[in-house]
Amino acid sequence: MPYPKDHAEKSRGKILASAYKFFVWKGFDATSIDEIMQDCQMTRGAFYWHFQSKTQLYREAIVHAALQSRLAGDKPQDVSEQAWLGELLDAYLDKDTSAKTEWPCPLAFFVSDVTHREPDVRHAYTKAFSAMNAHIHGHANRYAECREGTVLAVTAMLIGAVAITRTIDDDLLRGRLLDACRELAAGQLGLE
Amino acid sequence: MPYPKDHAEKSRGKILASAYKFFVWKGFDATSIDEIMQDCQMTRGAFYWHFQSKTQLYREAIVHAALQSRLAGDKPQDVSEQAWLGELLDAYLDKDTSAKTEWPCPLAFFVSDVTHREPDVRHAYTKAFSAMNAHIHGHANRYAECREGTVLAVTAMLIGAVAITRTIDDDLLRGRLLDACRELAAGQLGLE
DNA sequence: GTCTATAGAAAGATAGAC
DNA sequence: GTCTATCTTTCTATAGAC
Repeated sequence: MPYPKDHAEKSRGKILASAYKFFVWKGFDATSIDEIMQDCQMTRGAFYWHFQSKTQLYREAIVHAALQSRLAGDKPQDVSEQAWLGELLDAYLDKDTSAKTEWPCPLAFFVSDVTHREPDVRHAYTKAFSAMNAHIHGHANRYAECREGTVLAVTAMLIGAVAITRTIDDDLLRGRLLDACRELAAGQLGLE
Repeated sequence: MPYPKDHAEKSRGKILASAYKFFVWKGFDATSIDEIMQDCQMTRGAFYWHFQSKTQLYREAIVHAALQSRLAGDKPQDVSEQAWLGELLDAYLDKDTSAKTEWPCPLAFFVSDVTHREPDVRHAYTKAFSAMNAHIHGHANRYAECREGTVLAVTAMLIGAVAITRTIDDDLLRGRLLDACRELAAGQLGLE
């Protein structure tokens, strides 16, 4: 047999990861299927064997990225709930790691991009947003009373902060913004 | 003379307003110069007499929209600072008015769209973001001590909330999100 | 599974008439 | 100032070979 049995799965993952990289870097519209496939050392023909359309790729990439979030993963046993949530918060608002991780948060990076996409893409975004809130709420509730509204407001601030950070061109302002949001978030989540 | 002397200025303003409407509705990339000009009952030729490029149009539209913000305007004399800021906050987070006003906030509507644009567009965005913070800070400082960081965090939350509201497809969740952000913002700005 | 070739549509920008 | 005509590029998606 010419192809190993996990070959298709590997190629698919490669396309997904490469596509996400380009979407983060250039945005959905400015990214062409050609450049994604060139990056994967394949051609357009292979793409349409794995995916039905560019939109489907986008939706799947968003879902996949949301699942890669450390927030969706397990807390190490030797770390307290508060310390863990604090660590995730710091990582989320760190302007160096946030953009350099392989799967940056799609909620922040694509927020006003997904607005204009097909309903199923927006639905995937909505699910991911709900999941982020549920995860934070789950952690926070293990050490203190925490209302859903508090989490929603904090999440909106975090997503807004990261999205704005990527957009503005003033590095000092970026730093002050992220610091301020970290402080308010920590306060609201009882991490001080 | 075939054209009244303010004709050029009127046409320009018409293009700007129409373009903004399309950018809000479909996003920058999905909006073509053709459809903007059709909406203005003119053709592409006229566009390139008024503007150098689609990017320049975008930048000017963002600057213009930021100046249209009620936050940039004057407070009515018969309203207290706190009441005024509270009113602006409510309007900003009202999901009906926020999208129906003629010049919705570019900071929220285009945040992850501007990320991938030319440096001068991002610079215009940065200026507008700073201006929004300065305006809020200015108001808040007239009735209480208010740190810059507090305003930055609140602004990020407001922008995030409006951007997310536009993107998610769950109307109940939208409502809870906006309510929660309104409450936290009011608390942070001393409006209770 | 992946390739090449191509159909088919659209958009940004320019040139020159009026 | 605005129009029409056109150049040029780019992109999604499909068809069929291997």
